[in-house]
Order: sequence, then C-alpha cells, then structure tokens
Amino acid sequence: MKGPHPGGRPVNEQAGAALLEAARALVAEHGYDKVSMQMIADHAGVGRQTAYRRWPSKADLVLNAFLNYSRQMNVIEPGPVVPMVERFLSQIFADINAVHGRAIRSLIAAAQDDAEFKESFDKQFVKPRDLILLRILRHGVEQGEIPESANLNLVIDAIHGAFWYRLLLGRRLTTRYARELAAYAIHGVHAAA
Amino acid sequence: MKGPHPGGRPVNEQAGAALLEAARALVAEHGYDKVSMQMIADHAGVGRQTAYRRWPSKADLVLNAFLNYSRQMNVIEPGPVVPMVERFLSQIFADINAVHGRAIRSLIAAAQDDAEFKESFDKQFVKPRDLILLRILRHGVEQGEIPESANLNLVIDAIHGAFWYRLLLGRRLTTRYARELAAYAIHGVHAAA
Amino acid sequence: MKGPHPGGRPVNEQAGAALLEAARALVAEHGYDKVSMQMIADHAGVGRQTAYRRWPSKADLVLNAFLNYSRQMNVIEPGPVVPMVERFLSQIFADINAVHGRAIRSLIAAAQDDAEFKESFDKQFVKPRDLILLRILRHGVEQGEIPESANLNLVIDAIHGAFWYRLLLGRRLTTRYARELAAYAIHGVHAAA
Amino acid sequence: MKGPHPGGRPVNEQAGAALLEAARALVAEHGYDKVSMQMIADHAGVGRQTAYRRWPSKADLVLNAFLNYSRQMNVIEPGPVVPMVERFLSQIFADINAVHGRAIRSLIAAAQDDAEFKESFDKQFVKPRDLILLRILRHGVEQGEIPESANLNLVIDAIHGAFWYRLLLGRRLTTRYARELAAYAIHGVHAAA
DNA sequence: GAATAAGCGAGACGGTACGTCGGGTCTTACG
DNA sequence: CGTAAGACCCGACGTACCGTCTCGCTTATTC
Repeated sequence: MKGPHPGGRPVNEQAGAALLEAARALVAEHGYDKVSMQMIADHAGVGRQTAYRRWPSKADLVLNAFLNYSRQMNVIEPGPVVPMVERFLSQIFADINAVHGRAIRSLIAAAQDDAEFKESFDKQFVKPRDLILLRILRHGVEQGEIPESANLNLVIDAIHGAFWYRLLLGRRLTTRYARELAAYAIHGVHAAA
Repeated sequence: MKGPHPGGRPVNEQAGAALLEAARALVAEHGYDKVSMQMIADHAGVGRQTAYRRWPSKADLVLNAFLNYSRQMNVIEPGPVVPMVERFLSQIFADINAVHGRAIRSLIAAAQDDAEFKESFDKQFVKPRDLILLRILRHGVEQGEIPESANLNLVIDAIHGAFWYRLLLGRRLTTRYARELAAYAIHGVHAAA
Repeated sequence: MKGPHPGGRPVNEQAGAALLEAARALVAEHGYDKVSMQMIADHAGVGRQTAYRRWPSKADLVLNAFLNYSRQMNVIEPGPVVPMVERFLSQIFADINAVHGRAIRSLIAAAQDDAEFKESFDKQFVKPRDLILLRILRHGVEQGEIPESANLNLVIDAIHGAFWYRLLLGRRLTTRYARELAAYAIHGVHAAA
Repeated sequence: MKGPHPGGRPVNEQAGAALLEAARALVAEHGYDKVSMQMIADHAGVGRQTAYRRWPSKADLVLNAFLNYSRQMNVIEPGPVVPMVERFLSQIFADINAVHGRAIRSLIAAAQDDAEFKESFDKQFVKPRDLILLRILRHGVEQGEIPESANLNLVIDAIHGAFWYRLLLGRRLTTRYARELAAYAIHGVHAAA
C-alpha cells in the first residue's frame, strides 16, 4: 500500500499479529473487561505502546482481533435462498459455539459505553455481515423467491437480531435453529416449524 | 416474613431507595461505566459506604436498580394481531426513546460479564416481555391469523431480536418501524413494505 | 459529687472499668493507632457508644485508661531530696519498663496532632507529675538542700525531660539512671557520675 | 554505583523532590495526620500513584521528607561553655518557633508507632544534635569549666530532654529559657535564676 | 405497679483517607 | 524511526475507622 518507510526501523509485522492473537485468546477465555492491555501485551511478548501505535484503544484492538480471525468467511454457494441463509447462519453459529461467543458478546457490550468504538464495530463487524446477508437476499429477489417489494432491511434485522438476541441471552444456537430461522425469515410463519 | 433485625439502628429504607433511583437515573443518562459509586451516593444524598453495605459492588447496585424497576406495560387491547404487535412495540419504543434506551443498553452490556446478573435480567426483564408477546401471538392463533403449526418462539426472537439489534446499534426505533416489523413478522416478506 | 440521677437506668460502672482495662491492655500490646474503638469495645464486651458516652474521643479514653491505672503512686517518704527524686523516678521507670512504656509513648504521640487531647493529657498526666516533683523540690528548699533562688521549673523540665527523651527514643531507663539523674539535677555536674 | 535502569522512561527525580518538599511543608503546617497523600501529591503537582511508586506508604514518604532534610546548623563559636550552649539552644529555638516546631513534633509522634522510622530518625536527627552538644561540653571540660568526672550524657539528656519536653507540651521556647537552661545544666541549681 | 427516664448493645449512617488497579500518554535507550 | 520498558496523570475501586444516630431492651426511680 504505502511506500516503504524512508528510514528507521521497520514495523514488526509479527508484533501486530501476536497482539491480535493474544487479545483474541485472552478475551475469549476471560471476557473483555477482565483482560487488561498489559495482559495482552505481555502475552504477545510485546510492549504496551506497540499496541497503542496500531489501535487507538483496547476496544479497537480486541475488535480487530476478531475481525481478522473470522474475516475469511466461506463464500456461500449460490442456490435457493433459504439454504443459503441457513448455511450463512450455520457458519456463524459454528464459530460462535466453538470459540467466539464470549468475545463477541463482550464486544457488543463494550460498544454500548464507547461511541467511538461502536462506530468501528458497526462499520467493521456489523455492516459487512449485513451486507453478506443483503447479497443473499438480493439473489433471492433475482431468483423470484422474494418479491421485489420486500423490505430486505427488515429481513436482515430479523435474522441478525434473532441471532444476537439468543447470543446475548446465552441461549443455544443450533444447526436446527439456523434452518428454522432461515425458513421463517423468508417464507414467514407458514414455513414448517 | 423475615424477623426484624435483632438490634441496632434499623436500615434506612429510603437510603436504599434513593440509591436505586439515583443509580437508575444516572446510568440511564450517562451509561454504566461513566457513572461512579461516588456519583450515585452523592446524588442519593448518602454515604458511599451505605451503598456498599447493601450491594457488594457497583454492578450489583446498578442491576438491582433496574430489576426493581419494572415498568408495567399498558395492556394491549385485543384485536387483529398485527396492530396488537405494533402497539406493543410502539409502547416499548416510546419508552426507549424517551428515557431508558441508554440504560437498557448498559444493562445488556453489563450482563455479558456477569452470569449472575444475566440470570436475574433474563428472568425479570426479558422473559416477561417475551411472555406478553407470546400471549399476543397465541391470541392470533386463536383468531386464525397465525397457523397452529407456527413456531411462535421464532417469531418472538425475530421481533425482540430486531428490536435489540437496532437498539444496540443505535439505530432509530420509529413508529413506522414498529408497524413494518409487526407486519413482516406475522405476514412475512409479502407484507407491503 | 453530683446528686444521683433523677431517674433512668444507672450507669454501669463495670462497663467503664472494662473499657479502661481493655484500652490499656490493647494499646500496651499493639500501640495506639493499631487499636480501634471497635476493638476496645468488643474486648470489653460493651457497645461502642458506651465508650463515647464516657469519653469524648478515643484519645481521651486511652489517656484515662492509663491515668486510672497508675493513679495510685506511692507517696514518697520525706528525707534528703536526692533520694526522694530517685525514688520518684524509680517508681516511674519500673512502671514504664513493666507495662506502660509503649502506651505512654503512643499517648504523647497522639497528643501532637490533637490539641484538645493535648490539653487533657497535660492537665491529667503531665501537670500532676510535675506537681509531685515540685513538692519534693520545695521540701528540698525547706531542708536547705536547694537554694531559695533556684528556678525549680528548670529542674523539673530537666528531670522529666530527660525521662521523656530517653523514653521516646527507646533508650533504657534503669535504676542507676534514676540515681544519676537525681544527683545531677540537684547537685549539678559535680555530683559523682 | 547502581547501573542505570535497563529501559523505560527514567524516573523523574523532580517529582520525588517535589513530593518530599510538599510533604515537609504540609506536615510542618498542618501536622502529620491532617495531611493526606492526595494533598501532598496535588501540592507537588504529581499523580498520587507517583508517590506510592517511591514510598510504600504515607508514613514512609513523610519520614523521608524530614530525614533528607538536614538543617545544617551554624557552627558555634568557641568560648565559655554556658554561652555556647545558650547559642546552640537559641538557634534551635529560633528554627522551631519559625517553622519546624509542628513538624518535629509530628515526627517524634510518628516514630512512636514505627520502629524502622524511629531508628532512622534517631540516627539522622537526634544523634547528630546530641553530638554537637557533646562537642561543646567537651570543650567545656578542656577549658576546666566542667569537671572531668562529669557524666556528659546526663547533661545532654537534661538539655535536649527539657527542650523536647517543652516542645511536645507546646510550651514556649524563648531566648531567656535558652539562657537559663544553659546556666542550670552547667552550673546547677546555684546558677542565678 | 404503672409511668417515666436513662443506660445499654447493636449496628446503620455520613464522611474521609487509605492503598490498588487499569487506561492511555510520555520518554528514555537500544536496534 | 520502531520497539521494550516502564514512569506518568487520572480517576474509580473496595476497605477501614471515626464519631454520631437510632432502634429495642433493660433497669432504676417516681407517682
């Protein structure tokens, strides 16, 4: 991107990676506010300032720790829209159940008392996922499965909202729930339960 | 119920009440972690130790401030189910927009790092509202507007989830959104946007 | 002194005595500011308020604890003045070495940051002992051992001052020191060492 | 002596110095336990934690404030011994009356509940002054004003003791008292009052 | 023998200081 | 000029003690 630095010591790329990994692991294990910057830096074998040089605050560091980690979402294969949504949700649920549930909840929490971080979080975490869902739904419109007149934002809110609701309340997120939610969101209450 | 205290100056109930009210008001205005125990105690006209005598930590005080604060919702007049849901949501949105938005968000946040509080919050705040919605939906089933086979929990998750999603992301919760969400949740994507 | 109370429960004399004894024992063992009123009251099996009903502050209680304890000083038998002073000092030193050294030091210390208490201490502890010494010295004047022109206050300051000086610095207060100091104070540097 | 620190921002020596000076000045003015760490830190223009980084507690800070503060006394001109003692005392009294009376009293007090501090105080404050007095007295012995057989430690105790006694009791320390005490200590009760 | 009055144990109360901790900034020596 | 180390300012945390207050109970005197 940026031309190489004119002089001086080059940035240690590994330090940033180590910080992200340390942040991810620690927050996943202990929760956001039981983890301090000192802990993260120590765990990464790095100075604390090195973290602040890369991210403006603890919240941003931790957010990016999870963005980087889960950035590579598998592309959803085109097809009928309900299975696409279902596969999208299943991927997320699998990730949540395996490792990131605790951390994502902590991040949502952290965003509630930090406007600046909320903006980052919205932009880097929420919006991209909304967008993936939007693309899937538009595909459904093109396929004629969803009427042109439908308010897709409502559908997105319902899907992601139901997901967050259960996540934040500590309720289970199963493959079956992914299937049922997808069917309901697209086909309404008439979909088989 | 419980026998009176064995001796000593009796607890000043007003002090506890003043602390709860102060905590509620301050957290509602500024958010959980912008509020300190000192602020709460000062605002309640009470010593800081008096707060710690009643609750072991700031988190416990603030949580109780909202648990004991159960806003009795107006009964929803029976009728067609979509307007009932719409009225239910409008009531909530009005409250959120007027005063409690900030506080509810802070509480949801606080619950993410405190299992005990999460349980109380779920039981005293979330579940009762789920139940109101469930009654409305069951009314719809009885009226024949919603098929018997429908998975009502999904509908509840979608409605409350969409609400939380927008609340937590700081998006607007308008009367219009209440109408659209109600229509979509019951009649699906075919409902006029 | 005062006529008996017109009505109401009489003061429990034992409670006061128990408080004094508890204060004395605890301060002698742990030092003034490691001991709290709660500790003293508990140790005396008495309510804290019962202590404050009798003495206006912790410092006053502790002071009286030692006054009462050491009030009964043996009368010094008349005779040549130097042995009288020596016996006076020996009595004090014996008491100091046996139990009260720590406490007296703590009281002198406490008086330095509490003007009101300093006054009590001066009046109830220092002045009476100055007075005993003064009587001894006057006896010496009457016997012709001390010239009429002598400034007895200087002698008192020197004797009690030397005692305090060594006490506060943790230096030993021996029978021999009592003898030497008495001789020096009355007969000056020519007294045999 | 000690190798420089291995890395990191160096300690700001001025902050430590400012803390010591602030502690000295405030304790001198208000007395030990009327002064809080917050007051000292504010007065020094420094964070409270910076004080705790250097000394483990308030007591240690205050004590060091005075230990490092060694008022170099003017040399006493040789001559007859009584005027020398008188001048020595006058110097001390002037200093006490001008500024340090309160602080010295607080320090003597503080030493009574802190063995470690007492030792430092003895070594750095008490002993040096005893030594000055000892030199004066030895000069008197050489001049034949004081007999060889005299126990000079007794004289020192009497002089410094009388001084402390009056200081701790809040009694006046005048030039006249210095003269009288010097005369009495050297020439005994026969000295003109 | 009630009514009155005060002492008493218990413990809540307002206040103030303590010593600790974490966030985010800064300043050094080294690479 | 990036980095590790770590000092720095700020401000909240939860604890301890002081001296005061307020309750129910007990123990006397007075009517």
